[in-house]
Amino acid sequence: MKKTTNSISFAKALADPTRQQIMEMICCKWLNVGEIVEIVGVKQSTVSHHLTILKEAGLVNARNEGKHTYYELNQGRVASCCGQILEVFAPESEYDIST
Amino acid sequence: MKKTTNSISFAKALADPTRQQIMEMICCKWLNVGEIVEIVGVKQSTVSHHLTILKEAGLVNARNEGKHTYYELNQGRVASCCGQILEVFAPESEYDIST
DNA sequence: TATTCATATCGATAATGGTCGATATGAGCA
DNA sequence: TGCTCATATCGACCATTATCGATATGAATA
Repeated sequence: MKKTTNSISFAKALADPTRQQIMEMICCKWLNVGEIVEIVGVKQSTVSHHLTILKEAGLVNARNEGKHTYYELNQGRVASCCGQILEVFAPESEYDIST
Repeated sequence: MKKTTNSISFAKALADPTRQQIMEMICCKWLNVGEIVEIVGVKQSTVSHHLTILKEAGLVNARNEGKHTYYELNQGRVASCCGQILEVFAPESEYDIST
């Protein structure tokens, strides 16, 4: 198998509806796993699995608080990954990323 | 299964190393299928399959010339998809997309 | 028209990935 | 320490997908 670049793992993370839903929920707000489970309607182990994938892609920040673990989307990471994609795959388009 | 949004099909298209390689090759240059096959080193049927996925995601433009079909990356589409992703998942980051 | 060449499509196979139930881990608390 | 709760991890199952070989399609040409 070929090596996994930043933009591959970023794209893989984005390539699932459940993960996009989670990402949107924690975009501007810290939520713990239980809260995410309630909203997305999949099992806790599944949410945990998705959070692991997002974490490995560097797309979430995690914070422990008592028994709970809170997650928040790393918006700067999203912006920088999009910036890399634009640089490689849309060099002739006009854009400006500042993160 | 949940509905597939623009950003899902965009992310799925980007989520494979072979497709990213193809996308990079045809980013600023029209290439036909045979030329792509030579460079990426996978079989012709596989390349054709990837091109179909890219086409369905709106990421390539195709042009027939005699027996050959030439493909080029749709940079504007890349930019607009990245713009959508940034709007949803990085609303607090500073960026400017103009396509 | 028959042939050749480029590309697309089909069917099979193996790998990847999303989901679940069950269980492990680990923190707070009685 | 023993119990409970929140989260992570594991193993299995099923759907999706990347790849291949074989074949169909369709254009150019002899």
